[in-house]
Amino acid sequence: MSPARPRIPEATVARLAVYLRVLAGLADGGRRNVSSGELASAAGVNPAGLRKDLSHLGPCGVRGVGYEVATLRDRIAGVLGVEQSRPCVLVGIGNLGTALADYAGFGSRGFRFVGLFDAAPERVGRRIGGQPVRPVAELDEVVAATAATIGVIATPADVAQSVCDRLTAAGVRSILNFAPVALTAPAGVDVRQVDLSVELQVLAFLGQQRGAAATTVEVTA
Amino acid sequence: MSPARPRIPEATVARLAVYLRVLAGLADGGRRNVSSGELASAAGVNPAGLRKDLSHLGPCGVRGVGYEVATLRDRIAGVLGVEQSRPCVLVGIGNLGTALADYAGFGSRGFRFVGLFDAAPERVGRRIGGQPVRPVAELDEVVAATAATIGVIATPADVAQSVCDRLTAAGVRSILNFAPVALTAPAGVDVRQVDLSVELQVLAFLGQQRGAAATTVEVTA
DNA sequence: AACCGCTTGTGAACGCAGGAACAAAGTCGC
DNA sequence: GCGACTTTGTTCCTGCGTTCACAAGCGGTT
Repeated sequence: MSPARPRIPEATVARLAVYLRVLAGLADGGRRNVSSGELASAAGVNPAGLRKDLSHLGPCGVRGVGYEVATLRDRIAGVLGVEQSRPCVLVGIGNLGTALADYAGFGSRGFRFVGLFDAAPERVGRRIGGQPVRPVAELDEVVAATAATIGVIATPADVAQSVCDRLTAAGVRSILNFAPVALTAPAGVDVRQVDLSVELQVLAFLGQQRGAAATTVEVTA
Repeated sequence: MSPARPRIPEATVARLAVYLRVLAGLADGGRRNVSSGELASAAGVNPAGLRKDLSHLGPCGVRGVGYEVATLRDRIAGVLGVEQSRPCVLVGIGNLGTALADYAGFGSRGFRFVGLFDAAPERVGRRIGGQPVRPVAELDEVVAATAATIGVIATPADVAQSVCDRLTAAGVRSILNFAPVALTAPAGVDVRQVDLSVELQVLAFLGQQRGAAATTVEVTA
């Protein structure tokens, strides 16, 4: 059977997605091959780390030359499963939800929104990126009809858990949550949390620490 | 001077922000004290890890009882610097930028947008959350006048680097970047990258891996 | 006043990610 | 054809984060 199942670490998968985007840009620019150093610089990572990440895919470069852009791009795309189109549903069509629905980058990465849902009647019926906004009552029906396995939650925090429950009940197995609450989901369902304000908070703390350190130096000097 | 500078790890800081949000919710609900187990469950982390995170703040709980909600909340808020108002500027008022400018959660966390900027003339002049959208030409002026040290980039990828350059030149020291490009900034400037499509890609990969594993079991059985 | 149960805080071990250094391999020049 | 240079792929190592497990401490009870 499959002789080796390497089990690529999650951190590497995240970086592979970044490499893929950089490689796509290089390929569009007509570039034919690239070295690990240059690719690492464009992706903002260490060259050695990049080579280690790529080693999980097996040998895919030529020593003394570098990597062939198109080949490497296709190899990563294959591992990440970009070639297959993944049906996704998106719940909560506020500003953030609209931004996600409109984002062109998803389409080229294998994601296809097959349903946009919102609870507010005034939003239902609007069209965003060619898709109509539907009432949440149709959620189960659409998930069943389209076999969507990925759900994105961009609702206010207070309804996120109930939306999560409905998504998992309808058969969604992977959930990306932008609402600032920790969701509980049944086993076998992956939940990833993205908290925009936490990112800002960490950034502010680092800046504050840096400022405090500078003050300390000044005082101790 | 300061006898101990504990140097809180970055991963802990991110979780502290989550605890702070949970504690604020509990306090609003009239809750007076809470145990590490319950708080960890609400935050979606391990209880032992939570206690270790909190240990960086010094002892702040009572053994046998738990943590006093209001006290712990204020302690964390003090460490994260939430009490002080931090002026921020936001560049790129598309759907994502509008969502960020509108998000009420930032204000209660010590962040205050003092400038919204966009290059598109049709967006300039609109008011979002009480702030007018200004042309990017005024960026340096506003940063100087408000002493903003945090900049948020929500522009398309192709202009993100030039916006970053202008922000750093104007004196911004911390940058949160939502554009899907790796930014290069001078030393002393912190850049944090949030890539929405990468999160979705990782989620899809994990789901694909899980599906493949199930198939393998089936085949080998 | 002493005991018991509960919860915090900390110490140690484990596993993982990141970085540097080195060997293998292929190409270009002579 | 051979040598030197370049770049990959791998190995080792260091440090960090996470988890488990236990000792310390406080409140309630008898």
